Amino acid sequence: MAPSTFPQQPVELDAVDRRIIQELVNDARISNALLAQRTGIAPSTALLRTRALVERGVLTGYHAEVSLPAVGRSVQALISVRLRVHDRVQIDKFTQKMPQLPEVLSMFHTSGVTDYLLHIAVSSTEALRDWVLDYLATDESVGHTETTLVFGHHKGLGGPIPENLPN
Amino acid sequence: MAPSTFPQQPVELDAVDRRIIQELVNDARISNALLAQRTGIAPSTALLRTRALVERGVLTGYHAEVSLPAVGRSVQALISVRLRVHDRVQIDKFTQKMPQLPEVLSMFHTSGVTDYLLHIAVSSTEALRDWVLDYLATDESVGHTETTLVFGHHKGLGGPIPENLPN
DNA sequence: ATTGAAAATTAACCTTG
DNA sequence: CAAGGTTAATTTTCAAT
Repeated sequence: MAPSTFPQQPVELDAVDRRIIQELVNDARISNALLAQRTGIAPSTALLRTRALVERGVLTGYHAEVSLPAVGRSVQALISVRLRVHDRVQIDKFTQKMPQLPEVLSMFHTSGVTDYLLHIAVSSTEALRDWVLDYLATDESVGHTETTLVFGHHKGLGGPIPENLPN
Repeated sequence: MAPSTFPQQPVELDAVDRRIIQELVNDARISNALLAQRTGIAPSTALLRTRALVERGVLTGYHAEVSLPAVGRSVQALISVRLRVHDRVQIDKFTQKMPQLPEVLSMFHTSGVTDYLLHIAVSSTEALRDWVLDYLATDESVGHTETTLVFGHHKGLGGPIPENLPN
């Protein structure tokens, strides 16, 4: 079953929970038997624990990672976007629209002088120029954009989870 | 077996491959039987295709997604970093070090006036201040940093993969 | 390269400590 | 809550097309 609702509070996690999370972040397709062995519990317990983590909303999904060059998207960029006006309607519309575009890997809604930061991946620098023109420059609600090339993108380890009681 | 090597070229993908990728990005733990049904091929074929995608380096991993608030990391920030000097040694050292810190979700090495953009998640604004002080301000190689709060982070859909021949 | 059916592995359930 | 044991489902292999 899916987690009941979202906007989320901290959850009590013991050492075994954290270990399970770590293993599943590292490899979401690990077998339950191996997961149990690595976390030092019985397979049946591992299954229950994992299920509980999903139901408590700690684990929110399992996703395959795709090599961008392999699928013809070798060029990445970060684009900071300032809107022309800042009413709720404009913001919400933009917030909904952008992540749906297939080129958008990630969108940050930020404090400071710019409103958004978009992380996108396209096939070439020409495609990058076209993309900015097509989806941002021609958008009435967009005031200003600034594009930066990404030379390298390194994902974090999803590493150790804080030992709790986030004060 | 793992993909042979990395630095990667575009790969020929047919419609079935793209469908498999899409399904596995959406849910990496979908059963092979269901994957086969949704892509309109036999289960054994689905298995072979999926394995081939891994071996060709198209699928690079399967990862569980964790709710940051649930694990006590409700505060996200983007930090742009400029190094003091730009020799290979400094760059490589920084590039290796940062993604290993558990708070770092993602690190971008960028063109332009700043060298890096770090996306981090911590438990509170106080922890954010401390983190910048501990890991950046006191680092000899770091010249300047600028921290921006993240109000919202929206992941892309991993959406449709380009229909090939990235020109 | 794709398939269908057999063999091996894995997950789910239920009962007991 | 955790563990063990049984049944059900699933993945994996393989010969054949």
